Amino acid sequence: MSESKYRDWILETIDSLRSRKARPDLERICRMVRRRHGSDPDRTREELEKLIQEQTVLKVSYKGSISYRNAAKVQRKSRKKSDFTPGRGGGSEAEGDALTPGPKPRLSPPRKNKSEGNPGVGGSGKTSSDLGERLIASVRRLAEQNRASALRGETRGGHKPLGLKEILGYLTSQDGLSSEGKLTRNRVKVALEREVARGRLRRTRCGNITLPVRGVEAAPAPSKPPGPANRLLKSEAKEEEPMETESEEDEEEKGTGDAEDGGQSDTQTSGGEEGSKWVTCPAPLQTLKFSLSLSLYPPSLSFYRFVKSELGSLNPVNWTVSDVVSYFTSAGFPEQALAFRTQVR
DNA sequence: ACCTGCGCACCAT
DNA sequence: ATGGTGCGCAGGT
Repeated sequence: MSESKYRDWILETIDSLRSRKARPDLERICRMVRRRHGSDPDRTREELEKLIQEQTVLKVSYKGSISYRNAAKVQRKSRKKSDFTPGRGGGSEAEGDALTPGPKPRLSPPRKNKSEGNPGVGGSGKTSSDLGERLIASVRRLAEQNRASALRGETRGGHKPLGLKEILGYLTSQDGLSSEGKLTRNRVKVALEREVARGRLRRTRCGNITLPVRGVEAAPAPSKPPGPANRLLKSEAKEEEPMETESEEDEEEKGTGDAEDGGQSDTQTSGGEEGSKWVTCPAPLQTLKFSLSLSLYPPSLSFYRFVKSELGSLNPVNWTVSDVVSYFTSAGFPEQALAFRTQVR
């Protein structure tokens, strides 16, 4: 109970700081919550941490410092602020990508991680291969966190598009300062590409990053990063698009740390999916386009733009309905995915 | 001292 | 080009 109270206070505070054009950082949030509600900063910090875990609040690295975002208002691309919902239950799904990380996640990884405690010196450099390793570790961690939050059933469909942005943010906030060899978007991007090419990481059709499917790491070579279009037949679609459908990836560190959410875990798959069997029915471009107009029930400009831009580089002619559904879902448009599936059926 | 508003340079898309 | 972000500073309490 007190929890929701804190959630409101913190969210309110973040919004307030934002509208004031002040960075919503830990210090300001704690101060404002204390001034307005008399809460102890430590308690506020604690509650904020919980909010981050459940992705109600996003911890991000922006322009070199940590900021906290109201997840309900973050827009991945150019989501217009479709009305905001006074209460939470309300309509807008608002959710999308998230960055969850934190210098010190509650989880206690079997591995050591950077001594985030004192980065100041540290010294020398990190080799590029090291970055690759960290990249993989980050993806694993983020995937884990995403699943954990999905279990909570926060929002029906808590998915997690893991993209360069999320990974970069995670890395940055993790080692924070690291000397000047600072992690630049480009640097990470390059390392990411390299790992994808090596098969140590995997890129989904829509550009999200996931761990490679178990046992396939040394992918023959068929998986080429750039052209996801064709080559997608239901026959070999079995392991396509794991999204948050989970069921593989980590195995060792699963129950190790984080006692928190060991609890109930009814449907891990989260609403968006169901036992989708790869339908044989192809979803040609025409169908796709036609469906778009119907899929936009809440007329969503962002979705329209998204599809329009994607259509330019993709060729969904051979996609199955499931492909499209997975694609939309993982891209952050679960509703449209559902609508699409319903119609095409 | 602390809070609020905001112009404008930044940055990602 | 567009739109979110927040530094730095002015002004209010």
